[in-house]
Amino acid sequence: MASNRPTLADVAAAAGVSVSTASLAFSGAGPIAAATKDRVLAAAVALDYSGPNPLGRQLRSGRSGIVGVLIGDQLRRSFRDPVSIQMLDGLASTLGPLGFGVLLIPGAADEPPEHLDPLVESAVMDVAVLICGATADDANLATLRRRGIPVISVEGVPLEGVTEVGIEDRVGAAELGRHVLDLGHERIAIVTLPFDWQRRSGIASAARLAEIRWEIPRRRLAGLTDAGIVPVAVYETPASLVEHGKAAGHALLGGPDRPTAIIAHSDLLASGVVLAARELGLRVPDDVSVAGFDGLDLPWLAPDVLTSVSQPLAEKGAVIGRAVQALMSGAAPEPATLSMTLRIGTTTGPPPTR
Amino acid sequence: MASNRPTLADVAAAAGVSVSTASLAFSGAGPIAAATKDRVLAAAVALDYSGPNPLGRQLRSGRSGIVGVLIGDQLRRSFRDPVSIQMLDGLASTLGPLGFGVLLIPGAADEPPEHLDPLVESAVMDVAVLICGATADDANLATLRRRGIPVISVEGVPLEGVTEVGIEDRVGAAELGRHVLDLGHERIAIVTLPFDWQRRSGIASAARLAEIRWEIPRRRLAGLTDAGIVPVAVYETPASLVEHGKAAGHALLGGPDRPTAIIAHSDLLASGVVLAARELGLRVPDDVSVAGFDGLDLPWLAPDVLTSVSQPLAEKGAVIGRAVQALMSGAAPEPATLSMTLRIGTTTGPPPTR
DNA sequence: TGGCATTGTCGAATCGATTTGATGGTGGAA
DNA sequence: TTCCACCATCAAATCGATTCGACAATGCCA
Repeated sequence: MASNRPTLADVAAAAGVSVSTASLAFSGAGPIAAATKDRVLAAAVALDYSGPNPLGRQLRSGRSGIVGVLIGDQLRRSFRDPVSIQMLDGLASTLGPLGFGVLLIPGAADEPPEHLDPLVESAVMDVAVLICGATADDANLATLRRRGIPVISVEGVPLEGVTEVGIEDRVGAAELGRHVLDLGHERIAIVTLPFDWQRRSGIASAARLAEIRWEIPRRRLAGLTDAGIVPVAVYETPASLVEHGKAAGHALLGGPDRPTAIIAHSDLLASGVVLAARELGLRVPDDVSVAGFDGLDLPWLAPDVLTSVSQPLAEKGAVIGRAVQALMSGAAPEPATLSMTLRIGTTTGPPPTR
Repeated sequence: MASNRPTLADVAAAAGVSVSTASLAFSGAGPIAAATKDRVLAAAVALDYSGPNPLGRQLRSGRSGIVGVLIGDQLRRSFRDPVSIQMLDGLASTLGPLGFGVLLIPGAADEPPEHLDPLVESAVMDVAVLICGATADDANLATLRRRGIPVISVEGVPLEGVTEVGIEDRVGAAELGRHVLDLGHERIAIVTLPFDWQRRSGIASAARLAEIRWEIPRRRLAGLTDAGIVPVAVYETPASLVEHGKAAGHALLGGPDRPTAIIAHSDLLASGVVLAARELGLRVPDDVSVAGFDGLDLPWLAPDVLTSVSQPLAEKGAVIGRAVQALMSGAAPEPATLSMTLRIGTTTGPPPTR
C-alpha cells in the first residue's frame, strides 16, 4: 500500500475531504469553494500526486483521447513519403492542442486485405483514421466496425458508416493531363502507384490494368483518361519512393521509341524519373517532359521545379483533425473533398522536334 | 442499457456462466472446461461482442501497452530525417508483434526546456522514449518522473533513473576526423546540429561554442577535437535537413579561403553541402571533400556515396524495443551503447594541390 | 421570520474488466 | 471406504477515477 503511487483517495484523505470533492478540485466540473480546492491541491503537492490517473478517468467517461492512425504499410516506407508525413503532421498539430494523442498502427508489409493487425483488435482508441484508403473487404475495417470505433478514411471509396476525406485527384489528374496534351505530346507514359497489396513492379499488362484494387491509382488513371490521354505504357511501382521512380524512368526511357512525356502518380516517383533521365543523359524538359502529383518541394531537384498538381496537405491534416473532433463529440461529420491546383514548373515543355 | 455495446457481463449472462468464468474464457489464465469456453465464445459471437474492453483490462492490470515517443520537435521536421524514421520503424517493428502501440507525442517547435507538452501530462503510457535526447532540466522529464513512468533516453546524457541508449558517436567522430586529417586536409570546416532549442543558423562564435546545451553536437564536436581537428569555421544549423546543409555549404564555400574539407554532423546536412558545392561549380572531392554522419543511403547523390560513419539504425530501434519490453516486465535494463563503423565513400579525397 | 434557490460537500453507484479465495464436485491412491 | 488432490466454477473485492442524488448550510427576497 504505502509503496504504491498515491491515488485520489489518498489525496482526499490527506486534505480531509471526500473523494468526490477531491475529484471536483481537479476536474473543475461542479461547484467547489476556493479554499477547499486549494487545500486539496496542496495535499496533492505534499503527496507528490501527479493528477488523476487517466485510466480511471477513461474507464468512467468511456473516452481515451487516442486517435489510432492505420498506416497500412511499414513505417519505414510510409514515412519516407512526405505526403504521409505532412498530413500526419497537420493531423497531430490539430489534435495535440485538443489533448488528443496519435497512436501509430503500422500494417504488415504486403498483406492481403484479409490480414488483421493485432493492435487494431486490442488497442484503445476513440477514432481510427485509415490514411491508406479503405476497401470494402478490409479485415481491419470490419474489426473496427465490430468494436464500434468510428472510422475516417482518407482517399478511399465512400463506404457505409465511414467518414471520407479526399481530394479531387481525378479532376486534378485530368487538368494535368490536358496541360501535357496542350504542349503537343503524343507519346505519353504513366508511372503509377501500386494497384493492390501485391505491389508489383513493371509495365502493367491490360489484364493487370483491369484489376486495379486501390482507389488512388484508379482515380488518377481515370482522370488522365478523362483528359484524353491514351498512354503508350503504364508502369506500376510497389511504393511511392524515389528509387522506384528511378527504376521506372530507366525502364521507360532506356529503350527505343521512348515517350516524350512521363506523368507519375506522385512527386517522389516523378523525381526518380527525372533523376533517371539525367543519368541517361537526357535533358528535362527538352528531351523528355516529366510531371508529378502532390505539389511537394523537392530540394534535390533544385533549381528545377516539378510540374505537378498540388494538394493542400496541411489542410488535409487539419480537416481530418476536425472530423476526429466531431466524431469525438458524437457528431457525424460531413465528408470533405479538397480541391487541387495545377503547378506548372520547369520539367514540362513542348516535345522535341524530330 | 439495451442500446449500449455488450459487456463481458452480458456475454456471461447469455452463456449462463459467471463473469469470472467468462473472463477466463477470453484471457485463458486459469483452468476452464473446453465445453464452457465454447459456450462463452458462441454467446460472444451471438451478441456481436468484440472481446474484452481494453480499458477495463488496463485499469485492473495497470498496464496500457502504450509506449509514448517524445519527438521533441514538429513531426514535419523530425520525419524528414531518415534517422528518426528508421529508428522509429525499428522500434515499432519490435513493439508491434508484442502488442505494444506507439503513441506519438510531438513537441512544440522551438521551446525552452521549461516547456511542458500537454500530452506528457495527460496521456496514458507505460514507458516513455525520448528520442530527442534528454537534458537534466527538461520539464517533460520531470513530469514523467512524477508520474512514475520509466523513461528511455536516446543519445542523451546519463541521468538518474533513466535508461540510456546511445551510440559511440564521439569515437565515430574521432575516426572520421582522423580519416580526413590522414588525407592531408588542413583547412577543415564543421557543420553541426543545433546546439539548443534556439536552433540558430550561421557561423558559431566562440561564445556560442562554449554554451552548447544538447549532447549530440557536443559529443560529435568533442570527437573531432579528439582526432586533432582545429576547425577553421563551425556552422550551426537549426535542424538536420538538406536545405540547411545547402545554406551552410554556400556560406562556407562561397567566400575566399574556402576550406578543403567539410565535416557535417549528419548525412542530410552533408548532402546539402555536396549540392551547394555542385551549384558553386566545385567538384567533390577534387575541389572540396565532404563527410557526413549516420551512414544513410541517399539516392539523390548517386552515383556518389557519402563518406560517413554508419550507425546501426534498425538495431538501435530494436535495442530500444527490448529495453521497453524489459521495463514493462519490471526489470531495469542495462544502458546500451552501439558502435559505429567508418564508411569511406566517394566524397572525400586528398586536398587540391595549390 | 418563513420560504426558496443556491452553493458546497459527501456517500454510493458506476465504468468493465481481472484476480483472489472459497466451494463443490470428481477421480485416484492408500 | 476414506482421504486428498485437483479441476471447474463462482461470488466478491479491486483497480482509480467520475457523477448522480441527497443533504446541510447559506443567502436572498418578500
